[in-house]
Amino acid sequence: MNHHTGILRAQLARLTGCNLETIRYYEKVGLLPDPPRSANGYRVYPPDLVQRLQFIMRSRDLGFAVEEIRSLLSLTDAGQQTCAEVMARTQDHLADVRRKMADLQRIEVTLMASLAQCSGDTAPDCPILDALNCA
Amino acid sequence: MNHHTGILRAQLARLTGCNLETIRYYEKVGLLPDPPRSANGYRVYPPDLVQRLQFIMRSRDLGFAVEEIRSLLSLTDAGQQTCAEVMARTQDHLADVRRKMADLQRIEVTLMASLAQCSGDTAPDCPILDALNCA
DNA sequence: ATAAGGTCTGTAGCGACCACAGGCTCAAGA
DNA sequence: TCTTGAGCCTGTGGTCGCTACAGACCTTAT
Repeated sequence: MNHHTGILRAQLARLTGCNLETIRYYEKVGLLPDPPRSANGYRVYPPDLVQRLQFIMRSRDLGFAVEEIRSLLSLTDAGQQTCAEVMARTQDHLADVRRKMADLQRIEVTLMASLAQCSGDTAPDCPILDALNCA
Repeated sequence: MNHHTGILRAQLARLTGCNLETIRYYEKVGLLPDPPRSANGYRVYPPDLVQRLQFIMRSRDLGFAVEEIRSLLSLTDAGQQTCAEVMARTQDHLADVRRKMADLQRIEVTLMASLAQCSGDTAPDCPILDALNCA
């Protein structure tokens, strides 16, 4: 129905790669506005909402949290956004990503060190467990 | 109370750096057994449970999930563990850590590329938002 | 006697979804 | 025309790994 005004939810999901229920979730938390409804109550998504969800999905792929995405969206919605604001949020997020990478790298080093000590045979005595027990 | 048999929960928390409530959570999900109780119903942790929680905390620091920790513990509990089994689980976990690092690195590169394009001034037109909109 | 602090229990909240139950509506086939 | 199956609606509950709180109980010190 109403093909001229937009698409239904399942089509939107297919088009964007977003899970069907997640669309409803984004609506609930306010990333997506309540879409118009057709006569039978079905959600009908016009092209600008398709694009908005694509924006959300790309931000999500870059690891932005919902609150961060919300603030990016508010900058675009305002139309008055400055490049400096967006840059600041992106830099914050980049710093966060780097913190997580550093944490993982520390873990990686420790795991590799444990594995290096390990005989890997059927001995009942394992240096990894020893390390966890006695570190 | 019962100083000769063990310590109370708050002391265990202080000793291990584990949150007070998290101890109860580990008990609920079975990483820690139900500890003995003193006459008034307080949990009393003997030294072996202190050590078990320290094992859990160190595994957690290394990013092992609760299920993974459970399986490591079961290997130590069995007493029949082989080094090879522990090694296999550790390698699985290491692979997982590396996958996450690769994801983050991909994100880092993209964010840096976006930032490089950014003027950072007060212009209303931002290449980062453009990229999110049109990628 | 009372006040302060520790412990107990059950339960609800976080973030970011995902999935299901139970009830509509709709289009197409027999 | 009737039925069947698919798609849509809503509300709610589950996930993971905690964390926090309410309200009751117990212990210790003043």
